[in-house]
Amino acid sequence: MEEQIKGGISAALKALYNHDLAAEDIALQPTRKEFEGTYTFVTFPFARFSKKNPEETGNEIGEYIVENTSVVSDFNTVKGFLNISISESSQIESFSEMFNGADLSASPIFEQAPTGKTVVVEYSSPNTNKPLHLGHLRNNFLGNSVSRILKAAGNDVHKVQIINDRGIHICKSMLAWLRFGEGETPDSSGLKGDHLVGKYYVAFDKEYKKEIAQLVSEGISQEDAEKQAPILLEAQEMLKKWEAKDPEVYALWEKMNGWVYAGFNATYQKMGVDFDQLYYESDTYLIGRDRVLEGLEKGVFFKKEDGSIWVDLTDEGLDEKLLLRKDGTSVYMTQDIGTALMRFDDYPGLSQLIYTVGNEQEYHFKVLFLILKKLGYEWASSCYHLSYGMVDLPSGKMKSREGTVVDADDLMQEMASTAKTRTEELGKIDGFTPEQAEELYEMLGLGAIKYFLLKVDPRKRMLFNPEESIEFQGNTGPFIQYTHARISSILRKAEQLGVSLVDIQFNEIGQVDQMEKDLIHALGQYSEKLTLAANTYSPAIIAQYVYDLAKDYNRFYAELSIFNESDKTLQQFRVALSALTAETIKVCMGLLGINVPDRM
RNA sequence: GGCCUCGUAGUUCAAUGGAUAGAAUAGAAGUUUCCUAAACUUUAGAUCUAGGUUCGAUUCCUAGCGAGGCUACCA
Repeated sequence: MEEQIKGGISAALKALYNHDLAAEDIALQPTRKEFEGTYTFVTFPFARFSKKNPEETGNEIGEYIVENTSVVSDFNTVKGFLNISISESSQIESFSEMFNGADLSASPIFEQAPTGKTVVVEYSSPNTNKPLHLGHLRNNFLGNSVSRILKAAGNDVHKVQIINDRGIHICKSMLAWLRFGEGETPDSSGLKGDHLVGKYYVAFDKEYKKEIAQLVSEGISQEDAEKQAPILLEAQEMLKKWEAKDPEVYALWEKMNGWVYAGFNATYQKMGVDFDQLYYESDTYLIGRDRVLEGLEKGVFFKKEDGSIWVDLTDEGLDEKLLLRKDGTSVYMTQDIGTALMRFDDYPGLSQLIYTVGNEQEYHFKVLFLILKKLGYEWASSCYHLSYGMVDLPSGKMKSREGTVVDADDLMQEMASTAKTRTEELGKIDGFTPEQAEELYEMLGLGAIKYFLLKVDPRKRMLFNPEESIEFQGNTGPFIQYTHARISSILRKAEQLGVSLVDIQFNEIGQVDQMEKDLIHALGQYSEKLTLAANTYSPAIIAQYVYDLAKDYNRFYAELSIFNESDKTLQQFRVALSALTAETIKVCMGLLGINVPDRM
């Protein structure tokens, strides 16, 4: 329908002013509520071709498209804005094309042509020395949702993560556990493995700070003290032993990482995210190291007097960057080079590699992509850093070491329990078994968090106030879930009453209400919203869209009765409209990784 | 210091350069003999400042003010 209007305008411009503008280059926007019409075309830019004022230009184009297209019934021009009204019959017709009888999921609105592209999306990628927190939730939900969106848009998508299972941070937890742990295990303590290991990471930091304070009191400068604290030196020693595969250190490392993985897996399962392939830094860092040494031979990198290896990026307006320490051990960058190589080996013909990583690492990725390019890999240009903003607390940034974090497990637990309280208050659990009720609470709690984190533009940093729990009313996940439950209830009743959805005589529908027109229009927007969301890697587009759709439905629901409608064809039409709305809500929420209930 | 983001109702978020800047929440006032009131309706409330480009600027450019991030032989 939109295409027909654009085509009509394009033809009008040609016929009236001999101006060439392809239909797909014409921008239509939704007409503002206070004006009559569905689409609005801005005529200001065309006044210079028509040699008339924008209003007259609009009138001329309006007259032309009313006469020459079948869908436009009327128009009005206000200043330079041509408001186009769609005829009622073509709106009903466009719905009948969208509505595919009872097989809703096969509706043409959800069809997307395959792009033939393979895309790898990396997300999560935690360090294995502490449990996941709210920031990881944003990362996981974003990466997972972007994967689903890209898949729905016709791409072959693979979800991966790199597990940062080596490095000084792990050694810190290990060392603290050896020193203070007294053999404590997840079994003996009842703590989840990742939480147990995180506890020793904090313990390390406490001891480290104590030693620094001690050194400073002995007259050593703060800076030097930070470098010389015995416990830090010991951790560094441990990392060297690990790289040398010292059996004792290696066994401890495997044991503690095992605890963490068990904990992470439980958390991922709760979150409803998963991965097609896992990469471990302990596997990739050596590949990276070899490439760095190769690059050194080729003269891409250089060695400093102390033996450390660097890349010079001053030509690019950046700094010099360390790639291998003087003791030969790897840094973050080293392993990332190896990881990228492995990915392009594992996925031949890969069109794009997307890294879902916080915006604090923008510099890192800029440097990484430049290094890959310098090493001569042409695919370097298909790497993309999906950079998202941090989740801040009212007190500022979250810091694991200082304990100012919102723990992922706790938050999910808390939200499910809030959902339970709310549901019980509203007295809506009649007929639920205890298991079904539990399932509902988790679905609602998780829906609330996911929607809360995904409705915001990923690029922007956002605020989370733990004092105010995430809302269940208004622009929230549960609001949309509720709308779906309401429609499900309608559909159950329709089935009981034997309202058929397969033989609707759309041409017999006389008049439809504005609420119904709005819904039809909203449903027709799914495809363009999906495309936009895929192109901009923004689940927020989908969140905004599905919220608007749910709002449109609730207005329709409040104003128009379905089962009291005496015109049976109109009744069928309204049930069909409800059914396709429910399906679209389900699909969109699915893109966000959120499940919707049939009852709540 | 240099580089990169971002400044919109009390608060949390929207707005491919377009009309009288949308929502939600908190505030005020309503709507249950009728399909689920986690809903609906009404109401009040905002573009950091100063310039510039444009028919038109929240959006683009310059300067200032403010917030955050990066600038590690941490990851």
